[in-house]
Amino acid sequence: MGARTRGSSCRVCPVERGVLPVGRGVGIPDRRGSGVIDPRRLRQEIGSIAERLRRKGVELDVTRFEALEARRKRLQDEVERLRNQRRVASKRIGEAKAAGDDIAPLVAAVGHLGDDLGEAAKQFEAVRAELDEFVTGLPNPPHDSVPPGLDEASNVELRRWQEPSDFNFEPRDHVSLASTSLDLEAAAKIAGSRFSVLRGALARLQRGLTQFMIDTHVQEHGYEEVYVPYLVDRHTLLGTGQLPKFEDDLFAIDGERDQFLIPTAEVPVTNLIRDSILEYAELPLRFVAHTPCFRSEAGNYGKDTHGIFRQHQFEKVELVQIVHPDRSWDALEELTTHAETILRKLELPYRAVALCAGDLGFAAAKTIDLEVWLPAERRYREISSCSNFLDFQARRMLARYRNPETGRPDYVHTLNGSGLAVGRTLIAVLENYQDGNGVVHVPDALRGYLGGSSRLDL
RNA sequence: GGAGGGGUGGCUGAGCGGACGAAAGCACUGGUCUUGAAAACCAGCGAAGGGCGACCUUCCCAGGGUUCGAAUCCCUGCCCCUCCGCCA
Repeated sequence: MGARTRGSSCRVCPVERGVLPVGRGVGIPDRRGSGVIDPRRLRQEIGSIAERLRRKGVELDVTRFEALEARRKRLQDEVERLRNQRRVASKRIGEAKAAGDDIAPLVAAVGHLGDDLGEAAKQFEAVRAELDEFVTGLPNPPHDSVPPGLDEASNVELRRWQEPSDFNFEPRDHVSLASTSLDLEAAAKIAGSRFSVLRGALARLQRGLTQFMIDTHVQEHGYEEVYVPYLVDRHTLLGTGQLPKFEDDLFAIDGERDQFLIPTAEVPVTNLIRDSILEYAELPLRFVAHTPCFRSEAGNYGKDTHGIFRQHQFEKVELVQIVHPDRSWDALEELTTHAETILRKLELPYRAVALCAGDLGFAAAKTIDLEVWLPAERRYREISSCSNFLDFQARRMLARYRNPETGRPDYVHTLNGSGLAVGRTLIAVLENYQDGNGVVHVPDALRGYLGGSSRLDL
């Protein structure tokens, strides 16, 4: 069994099968509900949705959509009419048979219906598949509060906590500080570039950081710790939005199994509620999970090649919330605060940034990044990304709760955020806690996790 | 890996070619009764899509087939359970 990046050839699979590989109980449960954006709203407010998607740098082909919709409507009407005819006719045959009458003429009269229906149904399926592909490929439009702009230069700083470390010496970077505890040559030998081997105190620091984060979120923020699979199937990735568009960013399992290494715990954890109707009283659900994350980083060759900032495999503690739709904006603030708490306890200078529309991920309606100060780079770098997806993922996953007012199921809202990216926190601790003599001290909050020691023996 | 048994509505679970979107129970909602609650009794109560609507269509794991007609019969796949084997 090996992992490889799967090429674009696999993208045709859904098309070859005629429809996306979905069905009730597996992934996107029903093709007609597989939208991203509420299909009814898409039809009625196509203009304003196109406008909002344009802020994300995406051009919605309104003409094509409307043409497809018109065909869909006509064919669906046709198919349903024929089916109804068949149902009525078949029922009559049954009654005649029960009454002991001759059914032969009735059966003969219905003969052509099957062919007509088959042909119409085939055309309808084709249009529906095309519409489905069109719609699942559309990203979530940005929320009105998202700043305009097409790239990270337009992101807006919301707040800073503590001023950047003011060293009276030339700060060293994490690779230099880690010394022989970080063995990139060994990693390259056994796995290739963009992997790392941590030894001794450094490995323990990473483990300590992880435990510290999970404990804080469980004990102080009320999250439930969960352990989840690191391999997931295609439906799961469709649910959170990594597929069908971003297959190249994932590591796929080579062989008979159609599985992928998770790019983030968001994927398996959010999908825990796929295909379910939660009770109102169960909300909100708050999960924290620590997993390794695997990213092929296609398209990022040559970026951040020094050290362990950008790796094919890294550790992350992830926060996921499933909330009532009225609560998701408050929840985004809370979740972001939960992630910030880790940085504050570790006394790492950081800032919070609202991503502009063009910098948002595919599924996010709004994202707040936390960026930690890295002294050697003399700049803030992303260490957490907290997003509200509204009902975008919930629609794909068919994740609902029972609305007590109407008694009917409504979509939940989903959110997630890193709390935090452990590998990058490791870098931040090394660089911010160096003392000029090449010694790295241990943040107070972490000492209990490192046998009480006050400095790292790197 | 071998041998069996299964996948039906929020849950448990019957049905096994036509009158079945599907019995029954639980849960839930409304009502009667009660000072109140419980119990009892009566009634309601799956989901998705389409239509301005009356209403129509689809869904009994998934995909394909047989049939005028499939939850029900046949094929394939996936998943679950039990026993045996192996194993951290």
